[in-house]
Amino acid sequence: MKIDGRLQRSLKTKEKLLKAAEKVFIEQGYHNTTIKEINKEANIGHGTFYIHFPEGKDEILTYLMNNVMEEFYSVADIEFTPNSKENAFDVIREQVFHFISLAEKYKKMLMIFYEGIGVSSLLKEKWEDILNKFIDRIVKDIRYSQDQSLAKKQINPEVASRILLYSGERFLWEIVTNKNKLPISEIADNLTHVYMFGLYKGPND
Amino acid sequence: MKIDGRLQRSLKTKEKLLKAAEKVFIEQGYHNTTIKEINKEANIGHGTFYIHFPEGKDEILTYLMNNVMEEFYSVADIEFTPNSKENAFDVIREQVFHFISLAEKYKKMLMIFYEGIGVSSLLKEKWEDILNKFIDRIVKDIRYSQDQSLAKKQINPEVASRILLYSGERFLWEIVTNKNKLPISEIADNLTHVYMFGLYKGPND
Amino acid sequence: MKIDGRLQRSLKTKEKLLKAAEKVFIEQGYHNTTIKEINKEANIGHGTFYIHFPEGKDEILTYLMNNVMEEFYSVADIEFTPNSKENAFDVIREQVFHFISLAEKYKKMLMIFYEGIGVSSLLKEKWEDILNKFIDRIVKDIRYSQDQSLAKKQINPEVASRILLYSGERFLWEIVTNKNKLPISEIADNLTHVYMFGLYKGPND
Amino acid sequence: MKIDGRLQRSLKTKEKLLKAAEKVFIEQGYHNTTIKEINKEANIGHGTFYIHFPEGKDEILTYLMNNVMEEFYSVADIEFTPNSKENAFDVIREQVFHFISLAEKYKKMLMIFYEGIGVSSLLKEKWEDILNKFIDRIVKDIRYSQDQSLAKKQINPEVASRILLYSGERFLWEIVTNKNKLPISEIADNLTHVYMFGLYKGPND
DNA sequence: CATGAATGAGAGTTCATTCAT
DNA sequence: AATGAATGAACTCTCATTCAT
Repeated sequence: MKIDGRLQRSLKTKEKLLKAAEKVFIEQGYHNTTIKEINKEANIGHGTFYIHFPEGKDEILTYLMNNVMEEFYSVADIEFTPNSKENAFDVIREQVFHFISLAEKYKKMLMIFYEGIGVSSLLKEKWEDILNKFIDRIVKDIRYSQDQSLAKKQINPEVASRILLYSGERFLWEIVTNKNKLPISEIADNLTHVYMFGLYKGPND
Repeated sequence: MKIDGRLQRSLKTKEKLLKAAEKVFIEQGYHNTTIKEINKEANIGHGTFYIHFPEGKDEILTYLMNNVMEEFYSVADIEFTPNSKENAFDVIREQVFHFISLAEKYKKMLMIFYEGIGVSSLLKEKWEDILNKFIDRIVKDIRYSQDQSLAKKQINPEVASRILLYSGERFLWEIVTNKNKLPISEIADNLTHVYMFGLYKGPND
Repeated sequence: MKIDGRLQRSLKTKEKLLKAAEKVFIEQGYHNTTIKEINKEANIGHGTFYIHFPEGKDEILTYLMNNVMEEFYSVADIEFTPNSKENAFDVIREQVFHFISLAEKYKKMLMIFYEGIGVSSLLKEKWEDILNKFIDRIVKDIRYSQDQSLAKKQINPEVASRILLYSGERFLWEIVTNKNKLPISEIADNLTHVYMFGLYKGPND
Repeated sequence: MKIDGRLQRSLKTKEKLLKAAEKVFIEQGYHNTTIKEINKEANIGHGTFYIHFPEGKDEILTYLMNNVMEEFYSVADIEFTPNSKENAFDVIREQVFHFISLAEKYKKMLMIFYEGIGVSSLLKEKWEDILNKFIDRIVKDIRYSQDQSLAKKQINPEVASRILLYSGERFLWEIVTNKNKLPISEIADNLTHVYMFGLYKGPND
């Protein structure tokens, strides 16, 4: 009981800090956010912060990122065993769309992330983990399609996977930073098409 | 005479500052570089910096970027009037290769740029100018190829151009930040191929 | 029973704290030792420390000093009733040697003490108690020798005692702080000789 | 002219800081003195301190010590070429008296020094420099007297010199810390006597 | 008696920037 | 034009200490 009371108080404080941090980060951006400000927003003593997040600013930010991360991971985990080009197109298009859509859903947090990635190695790593997860997935998918003789064998899957992912990622950042003017579904369609069939006409196009 | 002497001294000082800044930026990275340190390296009084670069750190950095920028612009300026798919492939492949190669050539400065882009709106703009220049170019190229019936008309050039450019850009950053392990020419080949003809087999592949 | 159990737990905790404190003090020195660190080392809650040592750092240190103190006191307690100069020399020489040797024996704790004496009035007092005990003893000894007409009556015992003790003390600190390069027994011999017979020759030397 | 104006302002600020520091040190003691407080006392911006004393508290204290040091050094520099025991006594007695008297003269600053010596290696060194200077001097003096057959050859000058100096030093600290109750001139007389001729009677005493 | 979460004072630093010379 | 002394805002981080459980 005793322990539970304390633990609960502690968790509540941590929660308050996370909530405050989220607010401050979104309002001020990654760089202008200070621990001082978070504490003030949380109405909490200066030292308390370091009890919960001894590593400082980046640590609390990664906590905030966990939700977002989860969803990215679940997208990367989707199975892929196409039996035809049409089927492959649908699945890939869906994946791409889903991926890019997360930009809209988590715009605010991703904006912070974007700002912090250039600075914090912790954040950099976290994001690279996501990207690598996707690359692994896509490489596997390409190999599968190559085995099924759906995809060209002369293409290096390591490169091809990155073409899809890196394009997607960049579109995602464009959306996050409010630079994008193109409809998301058009991006997804075109990206999937070019990735799969190319921009130039074949003999039958 | 007197005025000329002053002018010359002024130019010399500016030159010293630029040289010092380059050294400090490369040694310390964008974020750890301070005006204090630049002044120290340049052996110049604290106040002098602000005479030449009243906007501070970012301003001097953009000066340093000018050379690099020039070369990117000159790559983007290359003409493109293909009369066949083979010809188009060669030209595009060459462009892509050239673009990515700049990563190696200007690695150090680009590293600073990369770090700063997330923070400095000045740098962000500069980089976006480059990207937009490329996008304009590529969009034009696509339209030309579509007019020539070399490229598929149902593809949105605004999207397609970005697929090529954004992939290329991301590969560029991978190289700059020493993350890339793939041979540059293989990247160029595969990227050009997928962009033009797609990953999946057509009826004749 | 219940009360006894509590008492025992309390004693055990105190013991743990003392052990931890000793370790931390010796490892970190007086100034860098923090209550936080002691608690961590003792695996004990933050508040517990203050139950046992409400005065803080210095209080626990004086506890740690008790053993050392005891031995100093026992040296100071040795009887002195010489009947000849030769006899006096042997006894004094032995005392001096013993005193200085404690430097080696309790080097680590004395080092802490030395660091703390300038700051903590508690420690200062403790050390002065030791010194005063010695001075009292030596003054008595001198008076005895003066009564026996072994020592010169024109010498002020209060000063003379301090010459012996203060020299010895300083040699002790030299040893504790690893500054001393002279053999201990040579120090004892010379100190005793000069103290008793002086550096300059008499008519018969 | 221009430079002179600036230099003068700078020197004035430094002077203000030193004056303020002296006041704060004496009022608060070594440990309770903070840079913040010195700045406040000097009515000077926070950053200014670090322009003049980048190493912090200890650096400014050593500046304050320089006057005191000078005088100690000049005492240690006095020549010593006695031709008789009487002459030697007078000179040594004078030295000892002078040395101990400095305790009274610079009581306040020495008090700070005393507190800081246990902590700051900078101060420790400074003080040891003084002591070593004295030891070197006294060792030379003893050797000279041994050569003149005034002093006993079996005594190790390294030890004997320390007996005199360490006793003197400890008396000095006693005075500085207001522990001493004995008249200074009596201390000097007795210390010189015991050091030279010993406490115990010779055949002719 | 023991705990450990919370506190908040406050020390030290660093820097961009100003401005009199 | 160049200087560099002075500024002071701000931030991080640590610790001893309290007190509800």
